[in-house]
Amino acid sequence: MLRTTNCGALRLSEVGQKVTLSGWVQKTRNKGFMLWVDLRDRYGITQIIFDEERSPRRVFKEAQQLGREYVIQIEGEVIERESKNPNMKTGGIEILANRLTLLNPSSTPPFTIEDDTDGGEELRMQYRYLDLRRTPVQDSLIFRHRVALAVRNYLSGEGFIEIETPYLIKSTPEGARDFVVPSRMHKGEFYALPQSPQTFKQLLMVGGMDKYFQIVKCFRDEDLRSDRQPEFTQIDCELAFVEQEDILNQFEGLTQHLIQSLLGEDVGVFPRMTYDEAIRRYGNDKPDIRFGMEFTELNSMAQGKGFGVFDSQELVVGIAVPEAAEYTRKQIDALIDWVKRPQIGALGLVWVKCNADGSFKSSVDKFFSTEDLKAWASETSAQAGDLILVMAGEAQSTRRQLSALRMELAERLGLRDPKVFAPLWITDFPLLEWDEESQRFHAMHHPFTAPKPEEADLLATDPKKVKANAYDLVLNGNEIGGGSIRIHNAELQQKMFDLLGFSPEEAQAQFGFLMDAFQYGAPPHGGIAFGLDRLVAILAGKETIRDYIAFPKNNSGRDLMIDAPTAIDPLQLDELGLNIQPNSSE
RNA sequence: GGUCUGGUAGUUCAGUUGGUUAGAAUACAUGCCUGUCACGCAUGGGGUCGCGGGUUCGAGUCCCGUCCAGACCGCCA
Repeated sequence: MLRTTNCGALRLSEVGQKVTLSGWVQKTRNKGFMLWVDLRDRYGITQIIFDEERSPRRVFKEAQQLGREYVIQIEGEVIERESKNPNMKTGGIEILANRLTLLNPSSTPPFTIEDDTDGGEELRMQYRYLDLRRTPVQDSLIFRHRVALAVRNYLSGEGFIEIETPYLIKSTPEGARDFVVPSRMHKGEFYALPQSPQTFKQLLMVGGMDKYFQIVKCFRDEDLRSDRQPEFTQIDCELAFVEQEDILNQFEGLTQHLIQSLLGEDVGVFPRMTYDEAIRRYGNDKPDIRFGMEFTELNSMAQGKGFGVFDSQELVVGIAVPEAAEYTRKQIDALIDWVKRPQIGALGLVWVKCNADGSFKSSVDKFFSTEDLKAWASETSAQAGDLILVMAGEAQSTRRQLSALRMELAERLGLRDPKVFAPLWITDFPLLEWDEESQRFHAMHHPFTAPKPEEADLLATDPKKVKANAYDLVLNGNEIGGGSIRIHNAELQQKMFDLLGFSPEEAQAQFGFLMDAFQYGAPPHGGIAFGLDRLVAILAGKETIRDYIAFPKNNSGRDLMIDAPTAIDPLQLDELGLNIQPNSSE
């Protein structure tokens, strides 16, 4: 045994015990006559003391040679500290060492391995195995483990069975781009890694498994963000013989349980909002409802007053920013510049200060009377001291722009409190969305989503209007889960593929297995999938998922530690029947 | 595919209007230090200023290109 206890366990009650500890040297403090070592493992830090008088001469000498991150084993006695450190759990004691074994020396690490490291992001990713030694990173991964465990326990308790589905499957053109895997045995043919186990979990329902879940890796070859990785983990779930209501209730229960058991918070019953309402009130299908600043449409009161910028526009919409009437001209100009940045792309921003004394001052005083502005204030529920911001333009992009501004302002005003949890169901998503570029319909969720039964007739006449039995779970402005009731009828599924522009042959070639399965008594079914990485990050109060993944990829999909992806050997290519064109970009 | 920001010591950063030998903190090394815990003190080593080109008497600083990193837009059924 290399240790009898760990570096976080010992307290004053253990004084007098002989112990053996192993761990990493976090830091040494050499005072000449005595030398302290902070010895670290996953459980904590324990101070080791080497003393001119009390330690064996050779041990004391060897201890002088210890450097950061050396792996050592020490034997010694737990003693009470002469000067205690109340900031450490083990701060009352130290180990007087009488044996020191160097298990492995270490080069000087490229950054300090402490809670507050001096290392930058890139360096920490390149040496992720060193970064992982840091307490905050370990705590993040431990928290992830606890979330995953709570999910498994809860779902298992509810009668769900975890079943693995294959990673080597078939590429389909719908949706995200696939990661593709060449096959040596079938030259010129490719597997694809799953973007999600969607069709398999539906086939599990056809197979009578009734309640399925899986904590599973999914893969999408799309550009990354701070909350998006090319490989990520889903809590993937599917149930047979359910309606939308059953699924919302079941997974509201799961989410409440997670927040309750992990954070001790009772978030109560989740509010629900239709997609249309969310777009109208927040300009966004994943609104953060921890704060107000709801959208108010001002067309009727702001148009026809001679202000040309508003008059011809499809939408005039504003928000009341709480207690922002005292913004200086400079601050407001900065906001206007912010919305004009190409990422937002707004043409401008109209502002109205609702001053504390009841007067109004606006950027459009020339066009609107105080009475007009007063009406805007009343419509937007702006109080004295608030600042009304108004945008106008084509409805969809104006909502997107104002929504971005709303989130930015909330961030600046400190309204996005990571300790507050505001879950929200968004329901009644449109089934289809028209894509201008390819001039055809796309499934908003995916092609297996069922239309609302009462609207199924519209599919033939006005497909744009059809709503789906699809829903998202939004937490603090982040989509953490989404799902739908599925189509379980072969004819309806065929009709969906028609609408999406698949020929019957294409549909058969790509999804024939599913439609065949539907011929043999497929039960009504539906499900949901949660992004585990994102869920864990948000529960921990963060929005960057990288910290909750042991070995994440960087902004451009690279693993800086192992340096992947890389070119492969020509022999390997040959064996796979592949031929890489040098510089093949046209 | 696009926009923005950044790249200077092992690390995190400063570097003015283009002007002498490119600095600080930290880390590292050596020595000192009778209770440290962000220990302290002294001394020392450490630089392809991302890379390539240009302007200039002179470039870390200005211009062009390029690579890398981060954030965002497009994309993510």
